[in-house]
Amino acid sequence: MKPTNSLERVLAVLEVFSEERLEWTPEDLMRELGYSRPTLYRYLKILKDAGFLMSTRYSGVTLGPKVVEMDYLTRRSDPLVLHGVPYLKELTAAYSCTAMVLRWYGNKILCVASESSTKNPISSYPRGRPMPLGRGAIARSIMALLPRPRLVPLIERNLADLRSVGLGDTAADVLKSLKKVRKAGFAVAYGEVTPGAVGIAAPVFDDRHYPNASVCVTIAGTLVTGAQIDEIGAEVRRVALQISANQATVRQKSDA
Amino acid sequence: MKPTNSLERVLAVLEVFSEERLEWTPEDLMRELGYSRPTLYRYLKILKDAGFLMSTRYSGVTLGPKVVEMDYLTRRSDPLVLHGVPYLKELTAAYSCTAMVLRWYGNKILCVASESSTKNPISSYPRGRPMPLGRGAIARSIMALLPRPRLVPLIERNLADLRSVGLGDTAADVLKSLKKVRKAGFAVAYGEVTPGAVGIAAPVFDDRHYPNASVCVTIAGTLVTGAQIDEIGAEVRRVALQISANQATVRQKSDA
DNA sequence: TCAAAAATCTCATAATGAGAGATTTTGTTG
DNA sequence: CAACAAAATCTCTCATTATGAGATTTTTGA
Repeated sequence: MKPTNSLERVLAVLEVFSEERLEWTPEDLMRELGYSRPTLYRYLKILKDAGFLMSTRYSGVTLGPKVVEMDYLTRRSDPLVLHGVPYLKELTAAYSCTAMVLRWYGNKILCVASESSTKNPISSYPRGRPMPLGRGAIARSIMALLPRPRLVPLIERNLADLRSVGLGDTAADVLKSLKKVRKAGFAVAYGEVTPGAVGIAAPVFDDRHYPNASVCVTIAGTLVTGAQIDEIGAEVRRVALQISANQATVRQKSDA
Repeated sequence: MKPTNSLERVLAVLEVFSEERLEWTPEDLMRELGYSRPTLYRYLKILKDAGFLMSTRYSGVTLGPKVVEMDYLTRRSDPLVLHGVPYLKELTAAYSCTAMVLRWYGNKILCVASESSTKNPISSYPRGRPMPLGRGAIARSIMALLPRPRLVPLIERNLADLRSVGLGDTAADVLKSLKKVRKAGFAVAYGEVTPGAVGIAAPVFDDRHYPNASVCVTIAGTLVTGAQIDEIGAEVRRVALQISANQATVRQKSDA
C-alpha cells in the first residue's frame, strides 16, 4: 500500500484528502507524507498545473477543478450510470422512494447515481460519499455474493457492526445470514443507516458474475408493509439483473 | 505544455479523456501519448490501483471511481460551492430561473454549482462541463475584468464567435464592448448559448481582485422585460460581490 | 483444446528525481 | 513604507530508478 516509486508518491498526495481533512498546508503535507520540502513543492506544482489541486490564500491546498471536470466525464461514461438511471426512474415512478446505484470498489461502496420521488429525500450518502460496510442492505446485498476468501476477512473487520444489526454473533453466524440473503436475491434493512428508513438492495454483476454494484431503494418505514417490501425486493432484483445484463453487453465502439 | 518528466507523463494519461473520447484502448493510448508498451501498462496499473482509471472488458479504459469520490470532496471544500449555494437559492426563490456559479480556470469556464426553480431547467452545462468562451454572458462577465495582456490573445482566439454575437468586428471593438460591460457590472446575453434564454452574469473576485468565477442567472426570454433584466442584473451583481467578500474572508482552520 | 491477443517480466543503461541548503519571493508587522 | 518573517523556488551533485527492446507469461476467444 505504501508508495514505492515517484509516480505513486505524486498520487499519494491526492489520497490524503478526505472528508475529515479537506484542506492541507504544505507543512502538514510534508509531515504526513514524509517528503522533503523541494519534493513536495515539485509535486504540488505538477498537480496544480494539471488542475487536480488548487491553493487558496487562506485555506492551503484543496482538490481542484480538474476533478470536477473528470467527474462530469465519468457521469457520461460510467456504464452503471448510463444503464442505471432509466431503471432508477422506473423505480421512483412506481414508489415514493429514493433509488440508487452504488459501485463496489476497493472495499468501499460508492453511490454513483440516485433518483428520488419523495419531497425531502433522506440521502446522507449522495454521489461520491463512501458508505459504511457493516450496516445497511446495500453492503449486505453485495457481501452475500462475494467469494468466501474475500468475504471472511471483511466480516471479521466489521463484526461489531454486523453483530449490532443482528446478523449473528460469530463470523460463522453472519455467513449463515448472508447465505439467506443470497437465496432471497435481495437484502432488507430496517433503519440501519437512516432511522425510520427501510433499505432494499440487490446486487449487480459484471460479466464474470462477480458483484460490482448494488441497486437500492430506500423508503419510509411507515409507508410499507412486509408484503410490499417483498414486492419491491423483487422489483429491485429485476432491475439489478437488467443492469447486469446491459453491462455485459458488447457496446458500439465510439467512431474510430 | 508537453510533459517533461515522468510525473507529468502519468497525469497526461488522464488528460486524454474528453467528452469526445471517453474510452481508450491501451493500443490507442500508446499511439496518442507515444509511450512504449511496458511504460504505458505501468502507468495504467498505477492509475487503476489508485482508482483514477478502471477497465471494463468491452470498453477499454475509462475514468474510475476515485474521481467520483474526489468530486464529492470538492463539493464539500470548494469555497465557491459552500458560499455560493445559499445565494443561488435566494436567486431562484426570487425569480423563476436557473442560477449558477461558474469557475474560471485555465481558459475554461466550469459550472460548479447550480440551482433551479423552473420546471424543466434548460441546463446543457451541468457541473463539470466546460462552457464555450466566445458566447454567453458568463464568459463576457469575466473577460470584461481580465487584465489586457491576458485578454487580448483570448479575444483573438475567439473573434469569430465574439463577432457573431455582435460584440464588434475587430479586437479593438470587442475591447470597447467589454469596457461597457465592466462599467455596468454585469453582462447580458440574449439566446447566445441556449435559444430563447437570457443570461445575466456578474464576476466574482478573489482576494487579489482578479476574477475567478461568475454568477449567472438564466431565465426564459418571454418572462422578462428590459427593466426587469436590469433589476436582476443588479441582484446578480450583489450576489457576486457577496461571494467575493466571503471568499476573501479568513476562515477557521479545521481543528488542529 | 489451442492459437492469437493482451499484459507482464527481465535487465542493462541512461536518464532524472531527490534533497541539503542557499536564495528569492511574498505577505505581514510595526 | 520599510524591515522582518514565512513561504516558495532554485542550484547542483549523486544515486536512485524509470525506461524500453524483446522475451515470456497470462488471458481471451474460437
